[in-house]
Amino acid sequence: MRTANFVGTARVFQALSDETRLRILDRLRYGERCVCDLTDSLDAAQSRLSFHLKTLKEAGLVHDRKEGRWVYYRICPDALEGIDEIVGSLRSPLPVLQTRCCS
Amino acid sequence: MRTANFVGTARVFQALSDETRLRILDRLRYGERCVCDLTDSLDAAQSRLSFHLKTLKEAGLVHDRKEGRWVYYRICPDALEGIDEIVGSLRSPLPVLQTRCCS
DNA sequence: GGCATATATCAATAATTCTTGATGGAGGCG
DNA sequence: CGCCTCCATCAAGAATTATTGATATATGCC
Repeated sequence: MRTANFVGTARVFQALSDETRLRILDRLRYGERCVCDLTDSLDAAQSRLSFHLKTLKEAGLVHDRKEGRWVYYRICPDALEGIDEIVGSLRSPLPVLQTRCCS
Repeated sequence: MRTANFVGTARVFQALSDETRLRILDRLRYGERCVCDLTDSLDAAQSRLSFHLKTLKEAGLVHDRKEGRWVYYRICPDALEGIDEIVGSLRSPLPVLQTRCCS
């Protein structure tokens, strides 16, 4: 957790903390998808999908690309790299500073 | 995302989606801490810390250990391993199934 | 026993997030 | 132009989550 930007990090985790959004990302693993595609495969209302896609986009987890009438979304790996680092840092213990409390 | 347990995964991310909880985990990287220690170093009300520690515990991200009057919390790496896998899987693209939508 | 400390829990409120249905813009096609 | 499709946005309500202060439980010390 080098830079300790807890607020920004929390926002990315927040974006990942919803079942629908995890399902969206899972679909996007196979390549970019337009919204109507996701609407079909996730059986969710369009405005609902739009809401979640916006959340993912604002967290930097996806990019979008407009083509004709369609908007294609795809995973943006950069934000994931950041949280990969953080999760890794939480998994690797640091030299113990203190064990007893309330000295 | 081998098992595709989106609900459980979402809950772990949810636990990581709060600034205070990320700060708690950051403190715990240096070893276990009792609640009063965290209360001091994070300058947060005790009931508030208790709430967040409970959230982390229910997500499997920390363990606690009682000793005398104190309760010591420490990071539990197992839950982190799980989400490490998921983040990794989101970073590694799968063979493209389809590019055009609405065929 | 009586008191102080550490922590959890509870109830009430506040704040945030999610869902739903309606509306509107933009692009394509006749 | 008129219509249809894709998508975003908005407003209202529902649901979830966080904060605060009060109270309860447990432990240890005198």
